[in-house]
Amino acid sequence: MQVNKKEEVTNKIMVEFSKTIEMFDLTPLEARLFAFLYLSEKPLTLDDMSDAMGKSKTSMSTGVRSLLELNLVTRVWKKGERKDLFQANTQLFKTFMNTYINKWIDATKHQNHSLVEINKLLVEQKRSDFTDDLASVDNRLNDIIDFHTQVEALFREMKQD
Amino acid sequence: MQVNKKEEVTNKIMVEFSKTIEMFDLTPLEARLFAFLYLSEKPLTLDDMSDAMGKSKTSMSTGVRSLLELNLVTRVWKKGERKDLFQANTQLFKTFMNTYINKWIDATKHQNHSLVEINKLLVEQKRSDFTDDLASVDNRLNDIIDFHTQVEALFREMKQD
DNA sequence: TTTTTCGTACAGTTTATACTGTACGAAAAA
DNA sequence: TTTTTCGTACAGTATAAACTGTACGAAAAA
Repeated sequence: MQVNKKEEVTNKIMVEFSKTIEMFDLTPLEARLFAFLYLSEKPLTLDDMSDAMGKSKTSMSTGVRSLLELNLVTRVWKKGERKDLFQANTQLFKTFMNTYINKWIDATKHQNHSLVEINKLLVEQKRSDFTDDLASVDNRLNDIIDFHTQVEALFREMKQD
Repeated sequence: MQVNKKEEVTNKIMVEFSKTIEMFDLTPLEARLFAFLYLSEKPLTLDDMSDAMGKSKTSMSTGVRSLLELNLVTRVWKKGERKDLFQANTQLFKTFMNTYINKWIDATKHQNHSLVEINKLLVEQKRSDFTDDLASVDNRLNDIIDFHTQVEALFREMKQD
């Protein structure tokens, strides 16, 4: 009866915690998996996870791999244990936020670069083509570039704190 | 030939701009639709959009409705025009960021509330149940609550600037 | 060595999401 | 009034994502 209480409460926490994790662009499975690993303090095997979450071992394998790539989970070695063991990173704020902020910075920087390239072509085009249409598109494009610059700057600020 | 050039360049911008917009949790259709509306400075009808984007009018209708709810698009009235006209909000940074940040604050606040409720139950449970299991879950839960509080605080800070 | 057990590649299936076309009420036009 | 045209509800279809089960190479156990 005690164990059931623990499972029950763990489940409730998982449901809520997963919702937040999904906002960091993890899939539902990845989110639940991380929440579960985080709440189980001990390192777990793929079979442990599969049993506890009622999903296939294949799903656990792919899910854990994603979490490893995001540095949210670590593979752990234990003497005499043949199966792979995985453990959730405990520094929630630092790891989730770092990954997330970097993702934004990378993306906006990259998109901005592409937009600046397009702008070069557009400016070139305007020289030989005396239509007002192109000028209006160019105005909008510059605003879009500004927008990207501002977003990137904002996320860079967040990194400081 | 000039019009084609404009379309060509508009298309390129749309592709890049859409990627960024999708990061604000808009669907691909919503993102492309907004980008298109933004680049066309004139208010457009559902039929205009449908033709230009090669998607059904129904899609345009639902897409525009989402954008309206997010305050990214405004319905515009024009004398003698029977069809509904829609126009993109031009204050990109302000509108996108406001909506996004508020979404995070709302979500984290709400989830934190749920977690605190669970914690109350858990503390109560610990009183009658002298297992160490529950204590360990409680520790984790408190860390998760801290995490939510920190995320909420960070997004609140962003709001200032 | 052979046998067992691990993790995962891959193909197929289920489930969710995006999208379309028809139909219909509301309102303008005839 | 009747007719046309608007926007959208709704049901059905296509496309994408999540998930499963079998199969197999690698490595430990026998």
